[in-house]
Amino acid sequence: MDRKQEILEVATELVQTHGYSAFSYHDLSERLGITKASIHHHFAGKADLGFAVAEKCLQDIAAALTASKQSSNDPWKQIEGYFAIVSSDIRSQERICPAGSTQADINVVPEPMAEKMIELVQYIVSWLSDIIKDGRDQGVMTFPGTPREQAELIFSAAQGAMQYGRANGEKRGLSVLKQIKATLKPKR
Amino acid sequence: MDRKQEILEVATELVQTHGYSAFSYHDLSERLGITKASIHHHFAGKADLGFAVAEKCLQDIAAALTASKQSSNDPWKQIEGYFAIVSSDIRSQERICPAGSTQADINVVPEPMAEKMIELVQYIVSWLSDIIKDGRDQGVMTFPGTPREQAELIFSAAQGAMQYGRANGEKRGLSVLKQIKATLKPKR
DNA sequence: GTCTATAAATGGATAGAC
DNA sequence: GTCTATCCATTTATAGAC
Repeated sequence: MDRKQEILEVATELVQTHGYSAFSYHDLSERLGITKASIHHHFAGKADLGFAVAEKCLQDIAAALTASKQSSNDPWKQIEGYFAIVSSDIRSQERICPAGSTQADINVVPEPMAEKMIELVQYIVSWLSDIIKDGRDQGVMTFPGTPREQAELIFSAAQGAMQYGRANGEKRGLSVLKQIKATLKPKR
Repeated sequence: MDRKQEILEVATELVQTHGYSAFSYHDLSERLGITKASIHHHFAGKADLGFAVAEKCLQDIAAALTASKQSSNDPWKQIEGYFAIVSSDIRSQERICPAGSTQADINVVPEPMAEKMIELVQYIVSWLSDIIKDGRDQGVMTFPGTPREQAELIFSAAQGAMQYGRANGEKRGLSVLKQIKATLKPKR
């Protein structure tokens, strides 16, 4: 049962680094030191494993974002919980957001996994939306359009920042992240 | 020689819809009505084909953006040349930017192709940078940081918008694009 | 729960005829 | 330039022993 979690963690990492279609049971077996057949014992097929990865990612991000929101009443500190994850992925120079990876591979990924990842995407967008709405109401954030529209921009830009950062260097990626934050800052 | 271009066009489309690693010579042969062996005659290996796709994409985008810049002195009309391409991809609900697709698959794509696509990315960023610099100088665009930093944000957000739009619907994707434009609009 | 062995399908690639 | 035929490696998956 612990094994199952181990597999899940490595699989998640491989989705982030190589994408769903580009990692194999062979890759997993090498990383984990067990055979491919053993992995099939825990996850009958690759599609099942992919779905489990999406479920795990949704749970993990939901926990992290909920905690970040509850940790403060300051919208800027709350939203930093999301930006910290993005920043961490950029600094790794290996990982991008698993949801972004899945979106980029949407025509290739098995449907249940894709649907769960979209659920994750919408969870993040709603979470961001709530926070920046508070930020605007409190006068500490400014943006055009509705909170949801701006939240979608932030999410899309963050996905792009991770991908751009991995391909063009940590420094460039972090620069984009900084620029995302700047779009929310009230002009004085 | 015309065949070579046909292959290149379908391959480009498949990179945009499925990603480099997820399309095969078999897919191409079905779409084109010729055998895999025939495709190997035009492109010795998949890596060669991938590189050729990247070269074609760079040429095409450079031509389109150059034309758009020369068509007007108004920065907003100039930059619309880029946004129109992004918008077209979003509305297709199938294609994303080939450079974005490659960035997402960067650990899997053959190096020469990856390098050429990064060249493409930097071309677009420079082009955007020049235009928004003019826009700011003329007082018709506003943004924090340097033109290059803002250009990287626009590019990243546009990549994200195409991926988000394909996975979540045309309407949502176009909404993000609208929000990107709003970022540049001077507050009155 | 993990292994060996093997199946069945797919993907990239080559040889050689036409 | 296109074809048939074939090769070899990889990948997903299963059967059955331990």
